[in-house]
Amino acid sequence: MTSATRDKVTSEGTKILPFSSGEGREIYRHSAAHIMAHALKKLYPDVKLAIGPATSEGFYYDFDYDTNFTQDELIRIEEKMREIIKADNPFIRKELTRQEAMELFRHAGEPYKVELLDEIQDEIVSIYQEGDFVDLCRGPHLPSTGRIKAFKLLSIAGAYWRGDERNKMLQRIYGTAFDSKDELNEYLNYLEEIKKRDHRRLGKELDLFSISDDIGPGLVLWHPRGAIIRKTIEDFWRDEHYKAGYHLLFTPHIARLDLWKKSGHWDFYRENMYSPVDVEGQEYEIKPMNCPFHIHIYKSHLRSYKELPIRFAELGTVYRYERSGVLHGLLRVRGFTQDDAHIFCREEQIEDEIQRVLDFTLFILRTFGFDRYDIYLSTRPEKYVGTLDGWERATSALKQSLEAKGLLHNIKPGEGAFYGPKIDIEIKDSINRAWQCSTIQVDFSIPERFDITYRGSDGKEHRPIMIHRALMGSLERFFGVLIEHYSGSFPLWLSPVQAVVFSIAERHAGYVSSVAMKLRDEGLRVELNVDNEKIGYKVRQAIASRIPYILVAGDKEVEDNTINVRRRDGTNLGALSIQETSSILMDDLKNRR
RNA sequence: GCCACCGUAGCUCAGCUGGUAGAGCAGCUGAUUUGUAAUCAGCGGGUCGGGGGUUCGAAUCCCUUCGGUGGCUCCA
Repeated sequence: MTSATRDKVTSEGTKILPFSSGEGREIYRHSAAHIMAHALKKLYPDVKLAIGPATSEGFYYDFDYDTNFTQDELIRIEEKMREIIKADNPFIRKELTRQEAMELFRHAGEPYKVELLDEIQDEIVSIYQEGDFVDLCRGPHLPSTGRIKAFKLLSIAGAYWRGDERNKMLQRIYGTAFDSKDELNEYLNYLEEIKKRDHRRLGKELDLFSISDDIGPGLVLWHPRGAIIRKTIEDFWRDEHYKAGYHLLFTPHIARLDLWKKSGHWDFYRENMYSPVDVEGQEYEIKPMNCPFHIHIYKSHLRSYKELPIRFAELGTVYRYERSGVLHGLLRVRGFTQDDAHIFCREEQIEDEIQRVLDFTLFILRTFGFDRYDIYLSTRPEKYVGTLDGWERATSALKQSLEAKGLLHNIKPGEGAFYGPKIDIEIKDSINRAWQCSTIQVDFSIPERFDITYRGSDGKEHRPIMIHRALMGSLERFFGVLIEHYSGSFPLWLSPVQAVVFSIAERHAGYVSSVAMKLRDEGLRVELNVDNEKIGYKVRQAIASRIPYILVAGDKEVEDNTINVRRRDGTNLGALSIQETSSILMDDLKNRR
């Protein structure tokens, strides 16, 4: 990377920053956003400018304009941008007083810029000029427009002014810019790769699940192949929970509205809950969470301090109202199953329990091939229940557990649940995208609302602390993430069909069927295909449906009592005995590969 | 919910400025008996998302409604 040409101009002078640095890239892309705004002003003089920052993957600019931009117009805008880049206009910084700047932008008919200036505290502000285009901007920028080597405009979307839905909807144009054509192409290929692994597309192609208009948006139908994957995940989850000292529960899907009033959900979570249903004059509510049920099981008899911690876990299906615009495949739905658990413990046990949960979570995630993650600690939101003191203690318990485990984390201020602070784990998938699934939340308030207690060693009543946690979050979302992570090529233990056995000609049908039978006896999910088709055709079909092992028998194999073994990735292991083949597959299964 | 775009066969899509629907794959039938990413031929399949309107005539134009997509806001 030739850093000498990636200068940025600051008020203190010129600094050299490579594109590869985060800051350098941001300046580069922010400059590209200015050029896009300039191009728009040239093409549509009446357009009003809002804001245009760089993002992690590119940049955008928000505009107010009375007619809507179309995809075709992006090409025109790009052409205009190329002209501006070719002109190689220098970016010139000017400083003026806030009043002068307001005059300037009021005169230029830029109400959004005036509004921004209204809220800036500083008396001196900076503007950047490039050619005949001036924008209010803190900077810095590239030395000149000609420094942009490669860019592309990607999409148009609506966006509220200042992100507030009460404000006017503006038009946002997204684009990206790179230091070279090659890097841009690499990024565009990455976008293609994302499309190829889209779980909605693969879900249909591989016949895993569907969401039907007739059933309702955000409600998932698990097809046989998806259901077997879910069943495998659930079995693993249940086994590991028993091993980790959890008790498994089942609870109903609806409960009296009063329960939700008592728990605080009706006051703090109503916008995500459905309207109550009438049952013989009593109001009942579909559950948006599982915790009140688990609390009632806790409360079903007197608890001793010796029993704690009590760990209740359930694959609990909940229903939450989500606004139609936010639904997205399996990743955002209205009905989903949480791998939920509630741990009741004494206050001095919190840290130890949270550390156990952290270990357990990371173990489960690693099993699915997620070994990179970011951890966040979310603190008290504006709407909350409980006392400030309780929040303080809960937050520090989470923080100390993370520190004890040596887990680096960032703080998300105000992002906690209404009943307590939480730790969120964002996993990184095979192409490095982040997904949030796991969450661990401390709750000092619900135990109080339901007045749950335990008998201490002193013979007195004490209040337990409750920890809510979900490791995969929801089975639906986790499944969606898994599909994208593996790009549909699930490891053998999760694959709906683990191997398929093909015959070369009809005369081998009996033999391959006996091979399939033997492998099925081992508990493997094996399909048989004796269709009257060429072997290339059958292999193609098997690869398209991501079957891990392709087993083929012709005259040779029948003669030697073997089977030819080929992996999904194209490696051919040659003719092996049925025994050898079975042990290769069983080995993958045992090691969850 | 908001803004934009989209909705044609099981799937992917074509159908220009209105003259009542087409391809590939998949499916079915037959021929072929095949050695690791597509054998050939024939056949069946659509109230063009739903409703309403304009028109002699609507997949095509208008309104409305339901879905989907990209974002915004919100979240497992």
